[in-house]
Amino acid sequence: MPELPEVEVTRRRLAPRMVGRTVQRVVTTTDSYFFLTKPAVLKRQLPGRQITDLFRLGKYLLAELNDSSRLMLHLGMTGQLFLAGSTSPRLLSSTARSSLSPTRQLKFKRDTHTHLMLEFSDGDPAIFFRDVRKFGKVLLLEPGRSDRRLDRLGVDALSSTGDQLFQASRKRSIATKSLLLDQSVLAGVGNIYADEALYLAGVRPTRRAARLSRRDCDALVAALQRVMLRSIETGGSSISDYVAPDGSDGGYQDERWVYARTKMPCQKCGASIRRIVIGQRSTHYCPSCQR
DNA sequence: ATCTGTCCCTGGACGC
DNA sequence: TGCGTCCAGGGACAGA
Repeated sequence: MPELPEVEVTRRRLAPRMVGRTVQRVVTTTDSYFFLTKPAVLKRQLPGRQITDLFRLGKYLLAELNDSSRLMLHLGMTGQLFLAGSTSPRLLSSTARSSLSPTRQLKFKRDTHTHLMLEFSDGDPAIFFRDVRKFGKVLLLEPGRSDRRLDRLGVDALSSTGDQLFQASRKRSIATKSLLLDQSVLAGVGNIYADEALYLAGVRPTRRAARLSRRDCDALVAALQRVMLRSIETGGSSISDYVAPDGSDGGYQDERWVYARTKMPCQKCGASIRRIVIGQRSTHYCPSCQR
């Protein structure tokens, strides 16, 4: 699922294809939970505006426009942002996939899950936003307007410090795993990298946050940054739906230590990786390396 | 203020 | 083969 590294890879690869372009036409599906700004408003308001920057806040992508409005995009669980012309089996429904001969890769064609398409005036490849489960979000922020989702974000996980995590953990009775997933504490951390960081820091995900030492917090933040930077380097994690903007898979899923490795041996000690549920989220850890 | 549980959505896995 | 059931999970929200 798209977390900070996947969103950052998307941003880096999309920016050169978006910044400086002027939106010409907007195509959407019908109004739904996905559209925080109604499709009709996007279609009316966006054409003619030029994208001047593409930046990231936590897991949110923000396209800055030349009238100081901003288009906020969130990939949710299954969101995919990619360029016209991309090919990937992950971009196709299972029926479309099975009708393909193995040697043939069809270029992506807009389907019922493709909720937003931006076309540009200079004929450059259009941008597609596809999201099967519709947990993603699109919101147009007019100049000077903000949104609670953004206002609530804590410090970006890549620039956070152990001391910030330590301060935020005081008097908190929740599990450390839940604290790491709290976007108002560290923005950008999701289920995969929380589990990976807890493993590398040797911290049991169930440990009450208030029982973390300053040293634990330093180790957790260092581990988070290590796995996230490495994931960005390898193009993110393609475990279920994530693809980069050109349709290519990431590589970090092949390097992960514990996430979705239930019952497989720990790569450090050989113990069997355990899966439990914390706050309705599946959580993976090594019972022997993490205390 | 903090915490927990519920809900949104759809496709894939699994059992019969 | 085909159907029903369960599960995945980011984040907003309600209620304790």
